[in-house]
Amino acid sequence: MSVRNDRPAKPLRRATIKSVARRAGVTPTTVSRALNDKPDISPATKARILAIAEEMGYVPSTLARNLATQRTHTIGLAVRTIADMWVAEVVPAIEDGLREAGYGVFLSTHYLNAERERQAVEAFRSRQVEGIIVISSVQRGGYLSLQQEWGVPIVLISPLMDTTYPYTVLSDGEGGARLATEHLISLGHRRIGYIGVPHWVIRAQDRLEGYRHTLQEYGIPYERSLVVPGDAHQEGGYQGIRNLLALAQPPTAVVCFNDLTAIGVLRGAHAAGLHVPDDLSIIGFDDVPMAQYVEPPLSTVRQDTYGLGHKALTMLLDLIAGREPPEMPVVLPTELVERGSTAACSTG
Amino acid sequence: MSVRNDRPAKPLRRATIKSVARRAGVTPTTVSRALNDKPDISPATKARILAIAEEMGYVPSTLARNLATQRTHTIGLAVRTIADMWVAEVVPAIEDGLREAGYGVFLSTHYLNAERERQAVEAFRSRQVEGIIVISSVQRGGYLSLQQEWGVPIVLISPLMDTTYPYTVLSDGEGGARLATEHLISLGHRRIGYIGVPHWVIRAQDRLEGYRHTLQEYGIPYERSLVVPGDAHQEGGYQGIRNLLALAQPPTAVVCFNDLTAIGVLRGAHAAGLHVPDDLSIIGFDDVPMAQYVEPPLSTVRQDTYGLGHKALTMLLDLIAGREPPEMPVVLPTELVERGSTAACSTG
DNA sequence: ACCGGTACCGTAAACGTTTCCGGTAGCGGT
DNA sequence: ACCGCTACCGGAAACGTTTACGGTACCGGT
Repeated sequence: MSVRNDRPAKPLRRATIKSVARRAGVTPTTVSRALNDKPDISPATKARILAIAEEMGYVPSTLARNLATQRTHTIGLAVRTIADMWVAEVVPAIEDGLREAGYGVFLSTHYLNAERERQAVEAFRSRQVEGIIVISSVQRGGYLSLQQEWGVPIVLISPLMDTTYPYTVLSDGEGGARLATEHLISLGHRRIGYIGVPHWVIRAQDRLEGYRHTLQEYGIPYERSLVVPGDAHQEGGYQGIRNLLALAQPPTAVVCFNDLTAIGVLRGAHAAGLHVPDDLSIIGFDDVPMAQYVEPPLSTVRQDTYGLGHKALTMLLDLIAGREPPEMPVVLPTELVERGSTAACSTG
Repeated sequence: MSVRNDRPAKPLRRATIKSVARRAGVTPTTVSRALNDKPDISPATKARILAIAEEMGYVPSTLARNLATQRTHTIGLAVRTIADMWVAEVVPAIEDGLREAGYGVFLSTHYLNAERERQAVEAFRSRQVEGIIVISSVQRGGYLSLQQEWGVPIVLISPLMDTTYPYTVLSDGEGGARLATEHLISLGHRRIGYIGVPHWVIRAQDRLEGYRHTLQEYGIPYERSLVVPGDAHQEGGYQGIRNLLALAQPPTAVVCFNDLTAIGVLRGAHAAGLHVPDDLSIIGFDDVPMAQYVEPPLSTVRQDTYGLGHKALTMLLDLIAGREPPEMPVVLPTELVERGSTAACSTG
């Protein structure tokens, strides 16, 4: 049947559980029972109420329900920026699993700004989320006290910068860098450079450590002049390789903090008239989609991005349900993917 | 001061406006006034209440507030998938503006699945969002009735598939394709192919129209055999160019539905032993980041992705505030970006 | 001494649910 | 005829806010 009041502007009032009750000649309690498949109601009235609700276009108010039950079935997701290549994989992993579990997702971005990250988390809290996932956290800790102060689990997908915080999932950066470096060494390279990222922007330096330790294991001296800072973007790679090439004894290969850096290196090498991989081997990190489209295709170390999201999700769900997660922190293995930007050392 | 009850497990009970009131010896009303900078309160008591609230670690319950005020300051954002290259630009535009306006955002993904899109929108509604933005909508309309049925504005960032729905912002696909085609024609090409996308996956065919009309304007006959369907991904481009090349008179240039398709074409051309751009000119659409990294760098048509997000946002905000947006629908101009994949026709 | 106005604060209802605790009616068993 | 049980339903409080309205006290002016 059509609505009485049909001026297009304002539907005036949505149907509530009360209006349905009145129309059905029962109390709100009974309507609630009908809608939520609760016992203590006869099949007949249940059907009748359901029909009436349907007809009135009733949609339950999650707001009121949440207030009454003290559960929101909502989690907060704070990311650095949605434009991060690799979050494109981890966010869906989280979001899909969440939807299945009946949860909604609040999104917020923090641009690696600690203050904004704080604000985002605070906003989540006041909206009574049941859990929070922070990707690429930049907060220097404090989450532990927060978590037990207001009982909302917070899990981080971030390099391990606060070893006291257990609720973390991350990729094995050291192992990955080890993979990359070993690969280069096995190709005969001995002078291997590293283009990293300043510790004040990303505190974790595990990839650098992996590089260092591997050199050491293979008896190759670690030269400070061979490691230069980058910026996790192309520009840093471009400048970095320029500096490296200006050395008296330039490297024959370089491992990069991430793929973007590696692509910058690639361009820098081309600009300097070098041929990759013959004159210079380059290896990246992350395996972003772009890596396979550059010329030559980039050898790199792949992160299990989907796994990161999935693990974080299940950990959070465990925490919310009050179960203790099986392992904390969880660190996921990485995988070497050989493509065209690495080759045997020619000056060997 | 440290908390009295300091067992780590359960904070038991968060501070409410009532508990603060009790502790301050006033009524909840007064506390509410203090917290929200309302009049009718003396500076002295206000300061005292604020101090007490701070000390008790009080955080307002957005839930209860929303229920009382009937406003949630929340909008719903439904995207195809976060992994879409170009949403990486439009989502931040929306999210940043929203944050400034004091809004939170609910995220949901519909994988171009109409049913999931419906579910997402329905979930938004039951969570009482004040507005909804749908990116890459696949619903065949119905939003108009929805919108005025429950008074929640819905704006679409999508190709115009339902001309009756005004709340839409989109890029000028026809104009963009015109730009691309004209560019090719000005380079001397006469046999120009088009690799599109089947109309049953993306209903809007405005880019194809732009291609057709431009040919027509320049007196070049439109040949059906020169337009083949793709899939908006690499694979489609790869197969498409294969088919095109098998023709008796293959094209010397091809305009592609999007950059991914173009990259597929690029690989297909390489595989066929062709040199780009000398033997074949290729132009894409979107200008995704990847476009500049392939070899040769891809000529393409850039969408103003940030603008799309921004326009959609302001339109939604207007709608929420009850103002009529200045223009609807809004269609944004595109821009030709010439790079290395297009060159003068050699067989001219 | 009264009146109007201002400054401050409390009362109570409302928002839309859920849930605890009852209550009634009917029915089979002693 | 009474007891107890089950099936069904209602009353009322609770969740944590906001807000319309009413009340008191004080102060300056006639």
